[in-house]
Amino acid sequence: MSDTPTRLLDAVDAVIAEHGPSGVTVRRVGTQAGLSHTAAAHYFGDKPGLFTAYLTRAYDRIGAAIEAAGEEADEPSHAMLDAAAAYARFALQEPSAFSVLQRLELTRVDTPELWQARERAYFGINNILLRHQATGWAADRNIADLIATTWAFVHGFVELWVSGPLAAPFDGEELEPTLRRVFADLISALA
Amino acid sequence: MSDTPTRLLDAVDAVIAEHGPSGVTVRRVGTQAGLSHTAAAHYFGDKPGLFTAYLTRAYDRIGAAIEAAGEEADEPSHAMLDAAAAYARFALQEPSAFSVLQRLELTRVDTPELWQARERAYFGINNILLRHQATGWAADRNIADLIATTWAFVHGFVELWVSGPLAAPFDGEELEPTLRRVFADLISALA
DNA sequence: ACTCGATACTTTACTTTGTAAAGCATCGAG
DNA sequence: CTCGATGCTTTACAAAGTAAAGTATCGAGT
Repeated sequence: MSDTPTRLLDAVDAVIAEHGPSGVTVRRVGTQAGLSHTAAAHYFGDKPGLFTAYLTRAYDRIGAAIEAAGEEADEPSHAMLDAAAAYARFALQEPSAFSVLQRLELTRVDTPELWQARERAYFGINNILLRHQATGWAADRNIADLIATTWAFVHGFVELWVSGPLAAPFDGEELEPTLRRVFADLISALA
Repeated sequence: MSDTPTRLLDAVDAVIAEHGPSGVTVRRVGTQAGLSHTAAAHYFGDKPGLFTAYLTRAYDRIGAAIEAAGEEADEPSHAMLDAAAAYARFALQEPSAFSVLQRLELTRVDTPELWQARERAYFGINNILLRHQATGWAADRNIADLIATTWAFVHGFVELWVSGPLAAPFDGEELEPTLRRVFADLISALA
């Protein structure tokens, strides 16, 4: 039995599935969860509060997927590709959550829980990179630069893909294999 | 004498400056422009229409900045860094426009004008890369992959910087020089 | 000079949404 | 058996999106 706030966040997913990301209203989320139209406001304070909680959960899931990729891969270079693929799958399977990921105006960026959830994703990437570096890859590169480069690339690639600009150059291709291929090239270039 | 639609788009900037990106309402844009509260809806149909027009203009400006970087730089490797820096400056100087840049739900992605404006930015990058490649850089690499890699990196870097995740690893640094440094490393790695 | 329609908005009106505030029911502690 | 805490609902209202109808101006045709 999940508690009410969790049910409300699930309702956000349901509402997005039915009405699209911009069809999310505080009232609909409440009624979708089988509660009153002010239930969401009651638990999360206001709309930004609701989105912040939703976003935090989204980051938590991404972080978990990245961690899983890091743990399951047999070697670090595969872990990097798997983590990137997990990010891409997340964007495709939960476009709702992904679309909210950077909607700053709708969220309270300074919430500690949100920070923490992002840190988790960050450290997941960090760990994978460090382990790969320990095998000799990109040994002379600054770890902060490596994180920034890989994360920025993967995030940017997925977002440009989803939002349109990369549709033309990779017409007819699928996101995940294309990302794996281009990212693998980048990784070997950085070596 | 600028025409009314242009004045309305300028009013969007003014409203964002005063009330933040989420403070943009169709009504406020109208009155901010000295017109009635339905003027913006009259010209752009509805709110997504207004945002689409605003976004199109934003892409046009980015495209122009990229083109300018390509034309003014003495050599192609500088042009790439300058174009990236222009993108970063755009994000910092017009956070309003930049924040709208990926708000898909609020825009009509399939508008031809928007496509065209994006193509302009795309071809600006394309040209710079081709010219750099003509000097021997990354000669054996696929141009589509190069575009995707560099654009994804620059866009992702700027966005992660602005939205928070890169704040921690580069604490205290400034966006533009950091981007130039990390991007220069990436460019030389790709060579 | 006069009409007519197009152009460029405004006015009115209605619905949805966010959110504050107060209300009510349940339940465990004393 | 009361009492306050809790978990939500009801009520209320202002702001915002938007449809529809209205008005004013102006240029072209007669």
